[in-house]
Amino acid sequence: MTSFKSDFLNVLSERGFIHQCTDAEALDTLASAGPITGYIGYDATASSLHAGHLVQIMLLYWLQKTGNKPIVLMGGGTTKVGDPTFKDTQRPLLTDEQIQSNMNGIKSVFNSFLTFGDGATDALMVNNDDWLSGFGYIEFLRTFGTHFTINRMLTFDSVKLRLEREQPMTFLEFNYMLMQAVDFRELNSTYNCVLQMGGSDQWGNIVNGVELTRRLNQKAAFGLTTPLLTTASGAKMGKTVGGAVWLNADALSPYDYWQYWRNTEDADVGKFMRLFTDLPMDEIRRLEALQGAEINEAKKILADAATRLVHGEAAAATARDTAQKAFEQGVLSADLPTVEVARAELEAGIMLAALTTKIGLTQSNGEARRLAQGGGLRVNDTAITDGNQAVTLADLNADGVIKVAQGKKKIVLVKPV
RNA sequence: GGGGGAAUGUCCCGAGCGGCAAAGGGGGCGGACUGUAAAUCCGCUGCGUAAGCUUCGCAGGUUCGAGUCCUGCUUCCCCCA
Repeated sequence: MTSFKSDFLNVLSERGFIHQCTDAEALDTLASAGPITGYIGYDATASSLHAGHLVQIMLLYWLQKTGNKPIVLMGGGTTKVGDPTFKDTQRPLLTDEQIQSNMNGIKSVFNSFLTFGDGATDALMVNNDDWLSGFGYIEFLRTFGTHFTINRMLTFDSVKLRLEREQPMTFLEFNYMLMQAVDFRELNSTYNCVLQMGGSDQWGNIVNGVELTRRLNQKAAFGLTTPLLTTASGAKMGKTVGGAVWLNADALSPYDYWQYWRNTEDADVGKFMRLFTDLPMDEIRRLEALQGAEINEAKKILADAATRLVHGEAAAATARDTAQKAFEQGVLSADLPTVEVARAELEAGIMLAALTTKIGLTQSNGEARRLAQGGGLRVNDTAITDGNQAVTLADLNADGVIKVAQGKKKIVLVKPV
């Protein structure tokens, strides 16, 4: 495993980050000789990144940890076009305002992982809109278009699959590849950036960038991708009850984030600890070897470590404590998600189904009733099978709240105000 | 420009004689079993307390009645030019 000379590639390799690399040996030599600069691009398609982006963020994290300079490329320009890679249909185009606001939401996450600044290995954040939007059409075509052949572009899986499935690909989307390649070349010229990383689906796009950079700048350039991540049972990573596992606290609370990792399948514990935490390898090897129920301890440590990286030490501790009280001691913690409901409404008595819908546990009264019928709704730990039953102030417990649970893991405290 | 085909349950795939709230999957959620795991088994998966209401690309029409037939439109695919 430890066949590399550079710390950077050794860490990536033993932790399982490497799927493909354009020239691992040469990159290794370069990285062992001194700090290198690498980047990853993020398009602003949502207001927060999610767990699916985490592997790539960790890549930047380790790049910096091992003494190199990471660049976070915000895709302000490329988002205007939309990445067609491995998508069946074109995404709706976002307005400039949406893109800007999404970028603002995304930026903050990186502060938890990287140290930004002007030093040699300090992280940098740039926006490709700064150079991409400035090009004139003909200028762009003459400068870069001449280096790409349609023949070649059509052979990339990302494009080929779309065509094979007889789905349309617009000329706009077709150009995404070029823009991403231009990014790499631009960063190489400006910051001497020699490495682009990304998920395995980005391989084609990355290779284009590597080639364009070599050709136009006559400099070494490398690409490296991470494996496509699925859970041991084959599900795609990053989905949970409420939707995606967002990294921003306002999109998904640290408690829910902690829970996501706590619920990891046994078979994934080791893999996830390698990829999503900075726990030392010795520790990981010890933890993943735990058998049976003991592996739950490992899952807690995984959840702690993963949450700490994103939300900080304090939030991780609180989440852990809250979960421990709720699941292991059966005690309520005031830190559980709490929703305030007008006291008058409870005084009058509110239908359980209406209540769960109001506090966001269910989407409609009908859904709530069906859930209740199946035994999936609990008020103060008692299953209520009739969704029409009224919830009133009489249901307040000693702490002055009503504990409403959907299933075993989604718990909300209702507080009268 | 000509010809042929496609669009189905606000997650996806996908059946659908003129009587359909619409087969079957997948996914998701809930229950049982467990260890807040996996596997397995069971249930639910348009809205409404209900009467009922609203769904099959869009707009009209035929019919007691249309996802299903007719007309126009939109979008997409394929073939010919």
